[in-house]
Amino acid sequence: MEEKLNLLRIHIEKMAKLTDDEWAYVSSHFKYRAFKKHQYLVQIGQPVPSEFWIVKGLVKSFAVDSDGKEHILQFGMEDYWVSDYNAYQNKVSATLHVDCIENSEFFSISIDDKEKLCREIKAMANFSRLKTTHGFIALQQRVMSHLISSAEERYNSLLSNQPGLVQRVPKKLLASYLGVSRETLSRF
Amino acid sequence: MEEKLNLLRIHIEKMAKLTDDEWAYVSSHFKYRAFKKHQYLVQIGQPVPSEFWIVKGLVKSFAVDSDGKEHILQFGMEDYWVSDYNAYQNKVSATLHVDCIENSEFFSISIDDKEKLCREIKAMANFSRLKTTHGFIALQQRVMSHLISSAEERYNSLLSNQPGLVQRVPKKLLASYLGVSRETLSRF
DNA sequence: CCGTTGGAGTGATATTCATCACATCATAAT
DNA sequence: ATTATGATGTGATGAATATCACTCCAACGG
Repeated sequence: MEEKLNLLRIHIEKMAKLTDDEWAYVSSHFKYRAFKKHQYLVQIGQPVPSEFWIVKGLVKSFAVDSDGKEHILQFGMEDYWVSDYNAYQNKVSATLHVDCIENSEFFSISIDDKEKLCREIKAMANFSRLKTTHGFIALQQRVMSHLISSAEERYNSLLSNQPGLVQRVPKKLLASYLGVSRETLSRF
Repeated sequence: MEEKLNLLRIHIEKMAKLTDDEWAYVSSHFKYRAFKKHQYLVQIGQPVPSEFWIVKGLVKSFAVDSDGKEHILQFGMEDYWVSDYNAYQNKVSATLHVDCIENSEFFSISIDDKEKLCREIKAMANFSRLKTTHGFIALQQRVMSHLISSAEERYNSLLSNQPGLVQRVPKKLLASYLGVSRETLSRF
């Protein structure tokens, strides 16, 4: 377990260095959790007390439309963070499901603890700032891809940029992530 | 000018409080700048030394595709921040233009100064973290709107959620922001 | 005041993509 | 092993949207 926690320290220190004392304090706020395939981390309509750093495994976060169809917002794998961030940050109920595609392991932290750590420890504020900035930039690029590129071009970008993900995920989920029907995707 | 700077202080302190001394130091890193309609804050291919807080005015950030068509990533108005954040944060050249739709006034700050302030002043790290978190959440919702909703539904949401913006911006720019042709939008 | 430019609407047609229906194959559960 | 379930491919059809062509009109600069 110490070993897995140390992976999280390495992840955080890619963006902001911590002293050993700070790390001892920070790490005490994370909880290790294991979930099996098909278990939900977050459910629509429920409160979202935690965000999750993925030690190992694969998850999808998705909304369900009025026809009951799933639309995937994000895949998460090793070293990613996942939650329903609107519900988590603003303490409202979830509009997304987060579901394990594989058996997975996480470290979770509550919003109150995260805000406390960011207020107390400058490095944690900066870690969180930089992590969110990277996510923000990635989302801007995803929006642009919807404005500029065809579904087929988005699929080809995904094949080049996330080959590891593509191999772990059924094509119908990739279709849902790209915003195209699985039939159309299978004709690319 | 002190008065305009004070608006920026109020904006920042909505998310994180500063002492007077901190504010004196922070504010010394911002530069007031005025641009006329049709002037560019950021140009494709150029370095992006600054991000901009909009005191007054209206801008658009957009990419240009291989057919020369514009695709609007963001509108910015009073109290918004704008830049090409990928280029700004990662010090690479811009892939977006940022252009003034109206005569506009800004406070700008360089990436090195911003990073310095965030490293030195915890409140600035937390301000920037929270601002980026809100932007991240808004972008997630925009991605979901492209996955779930038709162009007409996206347009109706925009009419409800940003009535002020709609009145200041020509419909062909709204069409470009929504990812639909101006002809199709005019038939909604 | 006139001429140019840009915003906006609309008809006709082409293209992209979704949907429905069905078939095949692999995998998982009993 | 047998059955059920899920993943994938493909043809036929329809809906949503893009594109092209044209018009009208308001704003703006000379």
